Amino acid sequence: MSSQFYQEYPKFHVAVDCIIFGFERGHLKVLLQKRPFEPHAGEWSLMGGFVRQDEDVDDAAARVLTELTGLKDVYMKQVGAFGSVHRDSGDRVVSVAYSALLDIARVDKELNREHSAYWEDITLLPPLLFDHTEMVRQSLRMLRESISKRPVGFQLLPPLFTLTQLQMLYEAILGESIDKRNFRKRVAEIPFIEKTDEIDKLTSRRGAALYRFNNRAYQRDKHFKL
Amino acid sequence: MSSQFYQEYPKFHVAVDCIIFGFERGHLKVLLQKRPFEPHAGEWSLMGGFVRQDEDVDDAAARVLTELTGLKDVYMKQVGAFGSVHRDSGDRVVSVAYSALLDIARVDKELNREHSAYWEDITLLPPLLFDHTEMVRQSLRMLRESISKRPVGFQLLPPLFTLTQLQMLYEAILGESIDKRNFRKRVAEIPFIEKTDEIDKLTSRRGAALYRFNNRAYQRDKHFKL
DNA sequence: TCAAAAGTGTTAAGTTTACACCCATGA
DNA sequence: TCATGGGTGTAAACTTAACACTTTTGA
Repeated sequence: MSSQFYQEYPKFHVAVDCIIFGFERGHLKVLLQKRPFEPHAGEWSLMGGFVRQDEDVDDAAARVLTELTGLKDVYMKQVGAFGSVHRDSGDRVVSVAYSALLDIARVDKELNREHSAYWEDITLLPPLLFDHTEMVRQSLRMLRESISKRPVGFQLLPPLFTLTQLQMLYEAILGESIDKRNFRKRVAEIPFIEKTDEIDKLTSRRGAALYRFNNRAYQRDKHFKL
Repeated sequence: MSSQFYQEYPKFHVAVDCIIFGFERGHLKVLLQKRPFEPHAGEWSLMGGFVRQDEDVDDAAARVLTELTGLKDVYMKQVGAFGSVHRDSGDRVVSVAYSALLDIARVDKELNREHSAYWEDITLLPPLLFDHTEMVRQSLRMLRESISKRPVGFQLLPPLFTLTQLQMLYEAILGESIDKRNFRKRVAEIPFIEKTDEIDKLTSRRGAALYRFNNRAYQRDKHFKL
């Protein structure tokens, strides 16, 4: 099995943990799980899993995400490796954290229930298992940095969205309020945020124009600043 | 030995690889090694090593750095985990990359020689082993992002430096030239970059004022933009 | 008819960029 | 005395921030 090289060196369990972000009614949320196995069964934790023998670490993260949400091809980004000796009280485990951004409406609620997973507001997180709080903290920091520089926010919205939704998303992620007119002025200058002729009538009597993120147009010209 | 939990899951070699940056005569450089063991002995690679049984992954990176340079307490930052199944042809290895910034004058040249390590200009890198080129690429991207937002550049300079040296450092990292007057105007507004009354007479006839990064002052007010 | 969310421009303040010459010194 | 790198200020262009009222419509 194992190659002739490196035999003298120790081996470790390698796990992945997913920080899964969603956005609902103006709030940024994270999908948390009541841990389904020992040790520490029943505590709040991120959804994780062990990397398999012939599986890329990135693929393991995607697999775990799919197990919990039913979704494939979700936007994921590595947050980093967590490798303190005693970070997991079950055994030595090196874990690689990944953050995922998805449209909360698309997740399979049945699968969530089967895994005892619940959406929690990012501002109201309970204490989490091991170093999972630090993982969330770090991925939120990364999300805040990327949101204004790259058009990742759209991953958290449905395909059609109103400008108010988009603004609330930015406010929830950045944790500060934004001037409506300045925000809309900036959006108007971004060629790949396109106004459609659909109208959303659910959130206001008057109705709000629905917009779309055009990825083709973005690929042509990636210039972006919001 | 191994705990009762997680026994059924596979284990992997875990390694660290160091992207060690230095700055010399206007050039940003990386410390590369002729790989001293099989497989692929003699190829250009980053300095790396396997994580030990009772060692934090972060500590393993610091140890490897110390082995190669003789330096402790060097600025290091995790770049990320690299976990493709076949990334290392010797065996399955998950590697965590770390970048280090240090004052090239302080490294132990004898240790470098013992490890067949050489400083290479970042713009003139040879092809590297496995995914090491990607590791360098990624850490350079991170360095470019952080250099203008946080005062990390000083880690690459001696304790006293001239403004021309500082500017050349920024130019080497960002890969673009900067207007001298605008650069100095900005530096002048940063309270923790302090002019000393020392003069450097080595690089010019006239002599240039030497400056110092005051970490105390930085801790008091971390506001920074260069 | 009124409550609730959508939509819309202008001005002042601040930031960034472009640009060229004199200074001090050692060889 | 001259070649070399050190040091200095201003004005125009651009970007950001602050700010309040009108529109539409369903209940």
